[in-house]
Amino acid sequence: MGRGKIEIKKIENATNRQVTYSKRRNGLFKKAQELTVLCDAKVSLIMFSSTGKFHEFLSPNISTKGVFDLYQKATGIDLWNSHYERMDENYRRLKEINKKLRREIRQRMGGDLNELNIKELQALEAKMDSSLLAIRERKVRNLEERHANLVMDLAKLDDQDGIVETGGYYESTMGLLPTGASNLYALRLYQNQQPPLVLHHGTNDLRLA
Amino acid sequence: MGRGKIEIKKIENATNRQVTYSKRRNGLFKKAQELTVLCDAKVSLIMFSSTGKFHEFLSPNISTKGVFDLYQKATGIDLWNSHYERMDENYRRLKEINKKLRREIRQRMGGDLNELNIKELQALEAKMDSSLLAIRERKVRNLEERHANLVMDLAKLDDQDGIVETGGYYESTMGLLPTGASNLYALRLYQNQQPPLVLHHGTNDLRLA
DNA sequence: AACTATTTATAAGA
DNA sequence: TTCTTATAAATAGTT
Repeated sequence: MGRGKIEIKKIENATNRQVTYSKRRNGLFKKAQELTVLCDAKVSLIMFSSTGKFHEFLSPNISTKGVFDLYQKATGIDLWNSHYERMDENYRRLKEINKKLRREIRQRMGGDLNELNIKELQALEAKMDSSLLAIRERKVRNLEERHANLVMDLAKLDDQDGIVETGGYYESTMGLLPTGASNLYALRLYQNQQPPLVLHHGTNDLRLA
Repeated sequence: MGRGKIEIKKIENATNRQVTYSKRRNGLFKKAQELTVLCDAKVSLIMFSSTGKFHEFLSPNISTKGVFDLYQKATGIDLWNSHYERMDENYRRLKEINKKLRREIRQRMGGDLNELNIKELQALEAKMDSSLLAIRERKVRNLEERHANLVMDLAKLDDQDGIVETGGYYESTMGLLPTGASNLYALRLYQNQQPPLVLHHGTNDLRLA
């Protein structure tokens, strides 16, 4: 329909292509509009030119979201669900893991023990024992390090000017160790696999032993 | 373009409307197809007749999902993201909680202790102590119940026929308690807030005390 | 962006 | 539905 018949294949001349796109796009929109009115149809027409320009026609009796709801209902193909459901499944899986983690913690806190049989109880107890041991060891090592640093700092101060202002420093450091002594005492009771740890204090009495 | 000119308004005769819909729909599809080829454009054409019948044309160089991604980019209108992002946020939050739970368990197992300062270490130790206590109590209560049941069952058998076949039953029950004695011994050492638990055995020696 | 010769789409009828 | 065909509408090439 024009001065000459054309072959339906890509128009190589970019300018011609652009012109034709513009003309035919309008034609298509007009046809879509007429169809909407004449036949009371719902039409969604979305186009992108080769240069990426966007145009759309949408029947006035529907929304784009509505078209998609209908589309999904009609095709059974769900554009989003695959992604969506994968996400949802991950979510559920994560929730399940979460639940188990919480349960484990509760049990490690001494709750929910009704769910365990005697064997599991014993296994849990053993785990707790060794864990507690590790924590106590770690705490003592921490104390030792703090103490060693303190002694070193004091020695440095001593060397520097012969005047030692240990009061505030000492108190503030020890403030972090309110129950140091009782913990060390407890250590002796529980420690059964390793030689007892002993704090070496040098000449400074830090009241830990 | 036909035997006579028509006015663009809804065709009231349902049959005519249906026929026109069919003809013009094909025309539209053909035009869309030609535009796609001639101008290298991306076209999505989705239609629903007044009776709800669905038809679509889609350029071969794109998917419906692809059209919508472009659509959303072009319009800025986002059809699903609010729902989507809410889900994603929940997901991230759950993951974060999960991470913290794992960390707590690791610490309760004696790992990752470098992350804790001395105060936190002490708090953890205290928690572990009381938890372990609860677990041990629970285990003992479990043992007691099993024992009580056993005694009751034996007594019943005794009453019934005067013949007691304790051998296999006893062994199989005790098979679940391989370290019962040592656990009770351990209990005595740790138990410091509650009166010691004592097993009452009646007349049957089960070698637990 | 207009023009217009020509092709194409389609309304009405079968 | 599909085919036919007279006629309306779209548009290719030109200005």
